[in-house]
Amino acid sequence: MTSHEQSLQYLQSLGYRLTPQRLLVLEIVAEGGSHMGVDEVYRQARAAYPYMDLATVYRTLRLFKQVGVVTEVAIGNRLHYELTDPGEKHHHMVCRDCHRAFNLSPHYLEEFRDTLIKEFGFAPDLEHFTVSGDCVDCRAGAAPAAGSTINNADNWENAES
Amino acid sequence: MTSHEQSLQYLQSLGYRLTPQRLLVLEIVAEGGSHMGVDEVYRQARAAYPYMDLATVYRTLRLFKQVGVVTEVAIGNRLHYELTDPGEKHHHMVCRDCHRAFNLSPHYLEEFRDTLIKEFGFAPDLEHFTVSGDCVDCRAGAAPAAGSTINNADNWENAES
DNA sequence: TATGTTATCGCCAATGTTTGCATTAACTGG
DNA sequence: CCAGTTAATGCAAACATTGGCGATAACATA
Ligand SMILES: [Mn+2]
Ligand SMILES: [Mn+2]
Ligand SMILES: [Zn+2]
Ligand SMILES: [Zn+2]
Repeated sequence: MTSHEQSLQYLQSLGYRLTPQRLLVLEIVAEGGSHMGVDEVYRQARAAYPYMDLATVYRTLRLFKQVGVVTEVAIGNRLHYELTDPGEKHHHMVCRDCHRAFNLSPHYLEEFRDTLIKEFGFAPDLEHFTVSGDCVDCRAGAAPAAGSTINNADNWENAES
Repeated sequence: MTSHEQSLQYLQSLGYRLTPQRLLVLEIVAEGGSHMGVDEVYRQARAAYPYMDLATVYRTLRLFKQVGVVTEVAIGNRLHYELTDPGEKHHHMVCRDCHRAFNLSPHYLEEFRDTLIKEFGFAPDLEHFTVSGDCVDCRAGAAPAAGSTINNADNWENAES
């Protein structure tokens, strides 16, 4: 059973209906690589199914996020989505200057989560966790070229074409 | 010299002009208690100065945030602002269920910041840091009454009316 | 105080996202 | 299969936030 089919079965098990629109959006996000913008998903969806509505894309992505099938990343002030890979979960660091998104291993947040629960009873939603800040390149003052290779470590990743 | 005057002088020292609109917004946010919604600021501002425009409120608050005079907190999917008290800086935990915001001492984030800088050269913007999650009350299943007293510790605080 | 420069304002339109509502179609049980 | 129930869709309008632009007013300078 593929990862798609698993997700779809999971949705169904929660009582959600399996519509062609949901099928389509899931497929697009899965194939689309990392951090797909909403409009990108919308365009591709409408290409395959011309009646697709933008509101449906938003609602579908929100649902997928809610149940954990996709991960939402706010880049700049736009929403982006990627498939939640259960094996390779990660959080995000978004540069407020160049607006690229980098992946962050969950490891770096474990103690933080434990502390919040122990001290305050507050269970942080780290599935949807994003820190903003300034990336190495932008801190160095050099505006990084659009297609620059910046992977210093294996949990760094380019976003936004 | 009051805290206002200090902030205003600081703005001026950065080359920004001291307009009555900025005066007004600063005053409103300062008096308004914690986590003021944009529309709330707008209404009060327009009451005092009928020509006040919503765009000006947004621009002013954005500027104030940029220079550190106010702190932005995203609650639900709306922006809220509070005065940045240099003595009592804090971050925020927002409950995704009851949508209340709680304060979090910077102490709990120090190691996290250090790690990100050391490991990735990524300087997180923790001035504007907010974690979402589920608060004690909502986790207990009990929908907390609107005016309930929930301060278990001295860095917990009610938000939103 | 008078004058020039230019940041900021008010107004309006655009954008990104959410919501209400009537219609459609996915599921359920027979 | 068939019909009934109700969640999900498409469409349109609302909402929250941002941006362009010409007019105004804050500040510097004399
Ligand atoms: Mn990612
Ligand atoms: Mn606060
Ligand atoms: Zn950057
Ligand atoms: Zn709560």
